[in-house]
Amino acid sequence: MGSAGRSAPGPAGRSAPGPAGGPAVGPSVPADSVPADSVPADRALAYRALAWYAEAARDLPWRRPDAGPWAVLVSEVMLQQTPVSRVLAVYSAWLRRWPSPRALAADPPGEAVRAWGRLGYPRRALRLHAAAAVIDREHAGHVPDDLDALRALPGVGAYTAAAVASFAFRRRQPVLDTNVARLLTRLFADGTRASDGLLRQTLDRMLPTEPAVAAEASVAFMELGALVCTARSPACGPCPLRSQCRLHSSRGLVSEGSSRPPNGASPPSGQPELAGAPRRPPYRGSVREARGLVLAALRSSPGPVAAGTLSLACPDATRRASALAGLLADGLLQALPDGTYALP
DNA sequence: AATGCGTGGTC
DNA sequence: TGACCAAGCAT
Repeated sequence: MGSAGRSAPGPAGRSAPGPAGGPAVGPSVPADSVPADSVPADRALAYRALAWYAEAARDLPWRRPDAGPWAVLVSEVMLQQTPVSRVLAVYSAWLRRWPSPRALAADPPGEAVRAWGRLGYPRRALRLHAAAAVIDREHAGHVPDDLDALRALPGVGAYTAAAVASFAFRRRQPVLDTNVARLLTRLFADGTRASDGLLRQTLDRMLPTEPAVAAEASVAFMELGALVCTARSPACGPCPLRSQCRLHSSRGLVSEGSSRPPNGASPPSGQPELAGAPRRPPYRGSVREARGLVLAALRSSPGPVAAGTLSLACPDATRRASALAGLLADGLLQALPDGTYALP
């Protein structure tokens, strides 16, 4: 257990976490003096989120009772950096075709890439296939419920492992994704963005004791981040945590709906946020785009495609060559002896 | 630890 | 209209 301050997840050092935070900001207490009787205050936030979730939750297929661990794993991998709206159709078709890890492992990986469609980051399809093979071979076809075993699966990182352990097996696990991180950062806003470790520690204090309830609370936090405490324009009005939210109160009682607290931190000093954010390289005209074009051509063909077909799909020879080399290296593409290309 | 990895929607 | 954003992971 760390002695980390329990108030703001942010490093206790920065931005003078002084008690100045004020009493109205809820679970904010000077570091050090913290003890156990303050824990329920954090848990109260979870119960508020739970109550809100009971009313506002979306009905998503992977949350239904009939969604087993495999379905949950599939959904979590598909949802990595990908909006729910785009995942829905692919998810259904995927599970219909491969209702178990064993079924997927029995097909060639290229079929997974094909079924992945335009979800993006097609390496995820490859890794999900590889994960299915590991599950089949090393876990008797059952998705493991152990955090470390999950973490060891290809394509499964800290978030996905915690999500599967929690949502599929009702284990009491802090589940930290971008939604929850944003939510906590605003909730305890002290001008800094805490480390993931500290955020998870904070979450752990917030989760109810009963594992199944904790699991539900984790989904509730994520849903809150996805629907209410959104990145661009958070709707503080309906937020069940509003009265406990440090950022919201620091904004001075923003009305509702359109209330728009900026992001987590206000630059302490002048810092005109100049050369700060590194600009993302343009997608148009990139090798990245070329990879997509080549893969799309492969997907749309039932069998191998000729080099000439790829030239049509991606006319720029330089980028096409880079894309092919990259896809080959990633195992997303196979070069056949006759000069054609195919999915692996 | 900073990068690279798809794709499409939104304001 | 381009920049940001969407349930991250691997290297």
